[in-house]
Amino acid sequence: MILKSQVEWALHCCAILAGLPDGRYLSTKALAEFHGLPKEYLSKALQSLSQARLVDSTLGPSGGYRLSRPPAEITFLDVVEAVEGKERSFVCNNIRANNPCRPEGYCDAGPCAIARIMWDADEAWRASLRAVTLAMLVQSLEKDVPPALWRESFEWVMKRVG
Amino acid sequence: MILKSQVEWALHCCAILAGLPDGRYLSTKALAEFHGLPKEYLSKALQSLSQARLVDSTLGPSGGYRLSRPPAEITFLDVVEAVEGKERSFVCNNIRANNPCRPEGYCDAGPCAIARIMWDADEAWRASLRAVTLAMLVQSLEKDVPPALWRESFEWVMKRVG
DNA sequence: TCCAATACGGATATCGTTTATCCTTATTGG
DNA sequence: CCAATAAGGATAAACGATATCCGTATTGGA
Repeated sequence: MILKSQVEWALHCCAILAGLPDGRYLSTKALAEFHGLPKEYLSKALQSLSQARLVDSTLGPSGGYRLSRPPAEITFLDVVEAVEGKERSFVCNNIRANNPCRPEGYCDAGPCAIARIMWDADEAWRASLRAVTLAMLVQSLEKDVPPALWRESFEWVMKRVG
Repeated sequence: MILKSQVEWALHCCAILAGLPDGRYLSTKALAEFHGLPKEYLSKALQSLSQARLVDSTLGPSGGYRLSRPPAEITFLDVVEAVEGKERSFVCNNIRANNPCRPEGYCDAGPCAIARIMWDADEAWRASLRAVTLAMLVQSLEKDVPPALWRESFEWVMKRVG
C-alpha cells in the first residue's frame, strides 16, 4: 500500500506555488524542470489539483497554475485527496456474509467491527494530514533550506513566472 | 492506495483463531470455507502471519493454525504489518535534490519537510491500529453478532478444530 | 508401516493500477 | 498570426495484487 508518486510531486509543486507572488502563474514546464520530473505526466497531477479546485490555471504563453486560495487554507489532506482520491484505504468486502451458519436473507445492522477499526485508523491518518496547511509547510521549508539556496530558487522561479 | 484484501482476510481469520480453546488448531481449509475465500491464496496470508510469529502451525491431519500469544497481546498493527509489510505508505524520492539551483555535492541535513509530515500521518495511522487488540475485536464482535449466530458459528468451528 | 491431510514454498498466469508517452484541441498573450 | 500553454483521450510498458497449481516435508491415525 504505497501512495502514488504523484502525491509527492503535487505537494512539492504546491510548495512552490505557495511561494509565488499574488496572482502570478507558473507553468507545468517550469515545475517539471525544477523538480526533475516528466512534464507530460506531472501535468496529470496538476490537472487533478485543478479539478479539485485547489489551483487555478490559464492558457496561452505565460500560462500555468496558481493556488486558488491562500496557502493557510489548503491542507495536506486536500492535496493528497485530490491526487489519490477520497476513498478509504481499507475496503470491506463484507466476507462475514459468507459465514455458512447465516440464515437465508440475514441482514447486517451496520459495518463489521473490523471495518470500523480500520476506518478509525484511516480517519486518524486523514486528521493528521488535515492539521497541516501549505502555509505551515512553507514555514518548515524556509527553516530547513539554507538562505542562499532559498533565495536562488526563488529567483529561478521568478524568471519563469507568468 | 488500497490495502490488500489479504489484510481483511487475515484479520477475520485472527478473530476466529482468537476464539479457539487453548492449544487447538484450525486448518486453512476450515478458515477458507467459513469466510468463502480461495483456500490456496488465503494460505499465503496465513503464511505471512506465521512468518511474523503471530501464529503457530502444525502439519499433518488435524493440523492448522493457532495464535502464538493471547489475543490481548496481538494488535491490529501486528496483523496489518505482517501482511502488508512495515514500509511506510509515503515514499520520499527526494526530488528536492533535482533543484537546478543546488550546488554540486550539496548534502541534505535530514528528511524533507514533506516527508516528515507524511510520515507523521503514517505514524498516526499505525498508532491507531496499535491501540486495538484482537481481544478487543472479539469483544466488539460478540456485541454485534446475534447470540444464536455466534453460538452456531462457534460450533461450526469446533467441529473442524484439531 | 502406510495413507491421507496438512503447511510450506516455488513457479506461473491473469488482471488492474501506476507510470509514462504521444497526440489533438482549444485558448491566449505577444 | 504564431507560439506557448492547459486539457484530455489513446496507448503502452512496468509493476504489484490476485489467483492457481504443483512438489516437498511433516504428522496423526488406521
